[in-house]
Amino acid sequence: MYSKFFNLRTEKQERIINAAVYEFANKGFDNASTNEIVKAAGISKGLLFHYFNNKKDLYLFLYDYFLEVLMEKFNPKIDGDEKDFLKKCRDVTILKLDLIKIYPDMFNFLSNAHFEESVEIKDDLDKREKKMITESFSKLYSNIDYNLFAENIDIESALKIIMWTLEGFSNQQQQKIKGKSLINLNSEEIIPEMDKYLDTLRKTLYR
Amino acid sequence: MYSKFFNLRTEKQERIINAAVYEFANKGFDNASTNEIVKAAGISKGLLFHYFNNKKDLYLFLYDYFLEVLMEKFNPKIDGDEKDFLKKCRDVTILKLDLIKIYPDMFNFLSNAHFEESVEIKDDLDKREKKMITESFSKLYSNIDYNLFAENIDIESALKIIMWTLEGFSNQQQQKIKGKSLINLNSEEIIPEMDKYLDTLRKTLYR
Amino acid sequence: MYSKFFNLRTEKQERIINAAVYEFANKGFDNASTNEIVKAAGISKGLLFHYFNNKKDLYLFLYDYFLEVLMEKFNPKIDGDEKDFLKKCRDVTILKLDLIKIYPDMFNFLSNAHFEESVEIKDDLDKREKKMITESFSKLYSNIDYNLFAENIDIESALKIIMWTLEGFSNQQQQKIKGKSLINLNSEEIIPEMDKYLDTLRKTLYR
Amino acid sequence: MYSKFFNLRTEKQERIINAAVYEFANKGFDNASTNEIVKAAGISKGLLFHYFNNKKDLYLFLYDYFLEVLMEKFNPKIDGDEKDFLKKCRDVTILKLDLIKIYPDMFNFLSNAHFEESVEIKDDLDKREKKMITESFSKLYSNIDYNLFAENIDIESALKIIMWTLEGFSNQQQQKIKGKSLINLNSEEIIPEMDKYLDTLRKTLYR
DNA sequence: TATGAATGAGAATTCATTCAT
DNA sequence: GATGAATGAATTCTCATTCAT
Repeated sequence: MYSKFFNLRTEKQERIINAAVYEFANKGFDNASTNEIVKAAGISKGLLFHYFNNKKDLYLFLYDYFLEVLMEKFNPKIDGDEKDFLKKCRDVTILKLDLIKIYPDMFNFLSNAHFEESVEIKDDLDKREKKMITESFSKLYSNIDYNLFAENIDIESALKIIMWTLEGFSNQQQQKIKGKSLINLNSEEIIPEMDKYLDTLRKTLYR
Repeated sequence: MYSKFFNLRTEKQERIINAAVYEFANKGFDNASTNEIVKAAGISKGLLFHYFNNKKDLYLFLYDYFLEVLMEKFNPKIDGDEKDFLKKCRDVTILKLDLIKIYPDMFNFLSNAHFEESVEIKDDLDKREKKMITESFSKLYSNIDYNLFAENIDIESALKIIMWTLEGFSNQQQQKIKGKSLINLNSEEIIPEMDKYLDTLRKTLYR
Repeated sequence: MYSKFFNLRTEKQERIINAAVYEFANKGFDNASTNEIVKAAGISKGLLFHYFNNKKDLYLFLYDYFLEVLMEKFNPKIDGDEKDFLKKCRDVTILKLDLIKIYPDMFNFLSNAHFEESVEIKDDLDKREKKMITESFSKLYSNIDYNLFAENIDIESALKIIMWTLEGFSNQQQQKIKGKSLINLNSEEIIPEMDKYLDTLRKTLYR
Repeated sequence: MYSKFFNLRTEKQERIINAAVYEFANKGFDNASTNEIVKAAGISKGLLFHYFNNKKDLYLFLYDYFLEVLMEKFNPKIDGDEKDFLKKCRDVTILKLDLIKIYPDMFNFLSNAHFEESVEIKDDLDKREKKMITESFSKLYSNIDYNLFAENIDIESALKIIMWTLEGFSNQQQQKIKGKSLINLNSEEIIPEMDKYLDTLRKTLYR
């Protein structure tokens, strides 16, 4: 598929990928400018379209590429033998917060992709997301020790409450980060705050 | 301010508002086309700019207009004398779900506004949001009977967990609605499902 | 012709004239905005076109109107019984410099009209100017005592040299004024400077 | 800076320059239409903006370009070792009249630039003009043999009178040319006429 | 007289994509 | 593989003028 691109020397590949993900992450699909991408990557206009047929294909290539990067990181944790759902979710969230720091554009890109409104790519993204989400969630939910939960509560509700709480927390953090230098982002402050919520959940939902 | 516009006969006002909110809701600020708006509203190019100076003003007008509509609906509930936080949140969420059905574009527009990345309007939106959110949340959090909560838990965490759960639930519903005919949207299915989560929260967080 | 307009009460006439001449003087024909004119004059759009058929007619009306004002001031001096050409020119130039202070927009308007490039009005302006200039110059040149000039020089050249010198001087002054408050414009400085040039001309061209 | 443009083959460069200077010279900055320019130059809309970022840059490019052309012609004369101010001015005026015939649009463009009122470019033009005028005039006034002037007259006035006379004469010629076919423009008629004025000046201002 | 809503051609500028070199 | 000149439809916005009220 993109063999032409992958035959480039790695340094050039990275220059192109970084330029493109930065542009898409900050401006969305429609407003990203291929002009800016080639300028930032230091290549000619024609070359970009030589490797990636068009803007749409470039976007979807990046999406698939980074999703793979992401999954390689997450899967070991999701697949792992941790049976305590709260701990499992905590591990995944910490990974997520770590990745925000390491690849800010990548994460921005992927989460913006979720809200991408451009008609041109919406359908293709939806297909990919559904597949990805279904697979990941089934893994996340598998191999859980349900005996840890309190007896009289609806397990399904409990699982969702935990996940929405962590999702809400992540969004809150991301909101706080916006505009701040990433260097100042300190997980030593974030994780204890997260644990406050997890403690409450553990106290109430677990037996 | 927009007296020129409000002097129009109501039918025309609505045609313009609907056309504009539909376009902005589906494409975001930058990619919404004023051309499409005037075409859908059945008016001339010049007229739109006769009423609203420019695209940005039109967008912010819609934002303020719908926020007012929204607040008129919400405020009575938020201000009301319900002291049970869970019940209060339930009332507000039901209103929200109602409004999604009645004004899908409006709700889409307002919630997309929250993620709007266009530099041209970001600052103005941020100002408005901060003000609105601060006011509404302070109301939502006021007049709560904290004695209802279980003794040994962190109240702040509990409040957040409740709100994130309902937020997550709303998003899930909105996700389900996408693309479906709104007529098939039945609150008789949704509210019981929501109550399932609220019951779990009540059982665990309340005394 | 413009009887409808002249039947208005004087105050309204002046408001409209002032608004229009200010706009045309500052932006030229094409870039003057009828919108700005009606706003500044405090009348409706329709009314302007009720009195003056269109933008072009309004412009030419102003031109004719102010030219008349100008001529009423100049003619007595030009027609007068002063036979010394240098003195006559001096008188006219002083009048001109006075008018710059009294009606800055009018003078600006008329002198810009001379450089107006808009195809829409060029021809009409040229006709008027040629007529006006021919008439005025013939008056200026009439009734001159040629015996005052030195014997051996070409009189025609001398007349032109005098006029071009005063034209150059006027332009130099107007250049200096630009941007300065008109209140600071002091003929007590200007006239002696002008006389310096006139003295030189008198010493050399007159006998 | 404009290397992209200068890499084009000369024929195309000229087509674009001629189309642009013609449009600007005849309509001024604001009313010149980039649409008309590309139509006249036989290029696409996008291409003009590929070479020159925007209308303003195109205008200023032309200004600088033609000023350089002009200066290359003028400087040898201005810098030259002619010490007779009248002769020096005569040489420069003849050059000017030559250039009017060869590049009528260029000259029109540059002299209109002096009266350009558009706020968008006024400041940039003023800066350039001030610099250019200061430099050129200081050269023109340098290396003059003041002993040629009559003893009892004010030298400063004399210099100005000479320059204003030649300026007035040039303008008169340019006025005459307007609309006439340039082929009929004959310097064999113009120069003797100019010399008539110069003779009068020499007779009266020189010793 | 007087209003101001309504029109639509035309303005400058952007941008993904193509293709000859 | 690599370049960048070239395209032209689409963008937002302006403006003189008309006309029903």
